[in-house]
Amino acid sequence: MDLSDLSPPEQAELVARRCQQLQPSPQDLARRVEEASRAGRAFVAKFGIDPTGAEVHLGHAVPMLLLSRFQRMGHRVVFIVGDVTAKIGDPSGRSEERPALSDADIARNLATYKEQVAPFFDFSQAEFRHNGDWLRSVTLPRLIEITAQVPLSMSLQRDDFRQRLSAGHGLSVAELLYSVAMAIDSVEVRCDLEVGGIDQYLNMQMCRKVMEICGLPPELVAAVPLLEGTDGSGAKMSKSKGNYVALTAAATEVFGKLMSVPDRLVEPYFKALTEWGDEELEVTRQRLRDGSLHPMDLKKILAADVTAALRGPDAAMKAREEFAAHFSRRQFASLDDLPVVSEMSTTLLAVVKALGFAQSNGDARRAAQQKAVRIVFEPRGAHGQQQSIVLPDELHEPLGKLLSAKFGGQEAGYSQEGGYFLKVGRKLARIAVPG
RNA sequence: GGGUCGGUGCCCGAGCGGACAAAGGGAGCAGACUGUAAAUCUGCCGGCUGACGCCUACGGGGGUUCGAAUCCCUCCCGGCCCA
Repeated sequence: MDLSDLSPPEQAELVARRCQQLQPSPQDLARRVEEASRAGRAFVAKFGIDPTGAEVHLGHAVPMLLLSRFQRMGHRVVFIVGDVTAKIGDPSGRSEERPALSDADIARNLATYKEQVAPFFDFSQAEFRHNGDWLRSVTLPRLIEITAQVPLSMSLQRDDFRQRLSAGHGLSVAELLYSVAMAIDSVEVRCDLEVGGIDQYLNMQMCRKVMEICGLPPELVAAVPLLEGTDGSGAKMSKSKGNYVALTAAATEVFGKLMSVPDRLVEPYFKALTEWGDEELEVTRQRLRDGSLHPMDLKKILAADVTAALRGPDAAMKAREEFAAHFSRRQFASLDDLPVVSEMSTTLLAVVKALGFAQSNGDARRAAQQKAVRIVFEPRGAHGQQQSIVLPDELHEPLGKLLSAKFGGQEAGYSQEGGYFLKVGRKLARIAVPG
């Protein structure tokens, strides 16, 4: 969506709506945009990311989306990969020092980054830079010159640092320099505005300070809210919690994970990850209230929207269909990646254990007692399916015998047209019947 | 070093000679409901056994007793207090 025809105040408002903090104020943003255009220079928006992990996820995409809006407003955007800052490791919110990354790690992570973020971001019109390009040549005298004017209290006031010190955990000088290094990036690119997660807020304050020290107008800070993880635990999306959606994830996974998000996160996700504006969201809220829109349907729109952004519309449509097949129509035939069983002569008990669907015999028996063990038959072509609950006693029957008993009657009864599935709770396997 | 309190099933935590595979809660699993959401209700939740029942378990080892998670001895490990 082209946003270049928006006036500076309109731009500022659009940006402010997506931010948790827009510092100093939206008015300042509008003014600064105007000044830049009056002076005939580009307005520079910056976003930095350290290649500390191999995978980039949707949480990282939030600031990038905002950055892409700046791009579409016609500004110059600079995407900075922190190959040098990654060596320190961002101490924000950390309770301990991090293990240092090797050059090889950084190089490997770096290699994949551009590719991963490409769907969310148009590099053909953006600058993609490595901060090592200039940080490697910063001299010690220069660093001293800058840091001499940075009050230590600025760092020591930070809660995360204070807690580490009082808890007796390590805090290195390098970590204190992290934000300074990042600030030098801002100086280098003559940053007008920096986009980042709210967790970067304090680091970005340092950027402002150092820019001032260097005789530049301090950058504006646009801090976006952190995206909550898909698990609804309240924690932010992160690799370590496993509640994330990788930007490289398969379409079905992206779709599925978004569908599993708690309802209350749907609106924040729309705000963070899509181009939906306040008007659309307001209408949606209204329709949810009066019941004309089902929350699940809204979530499907979200999932499709995001999947399409990452994997393209075709893949998104396919993912939507697969989701519907699996969970809504409960049609199993189209599912890939199911474990397959073909041992017709082993007992169902053994099969269930071998699949890992039960830990022990008792576990399997319990599941059967709770009507969790079922054999499902789907006639070819037709919709709908027949389910037969396997009783505890029947666990000792061979699988083949059960199939014919339940679905065929006659000897080769189970080889009729269609597919058989074994379901234990939510776990599912395909039964490959002999031709 | 002295004193003291404690170590129980995935986690928290009761039990303090038999009725203990061990209360209760959490997590987990399943069923109902359903939208791979949330909430709710119900059941399960050491292993083996189609059922009787058996085995393994309350920090380790030893003992007392018909019988111990519960009592005694000893060792190991943690908390707190004193030096």
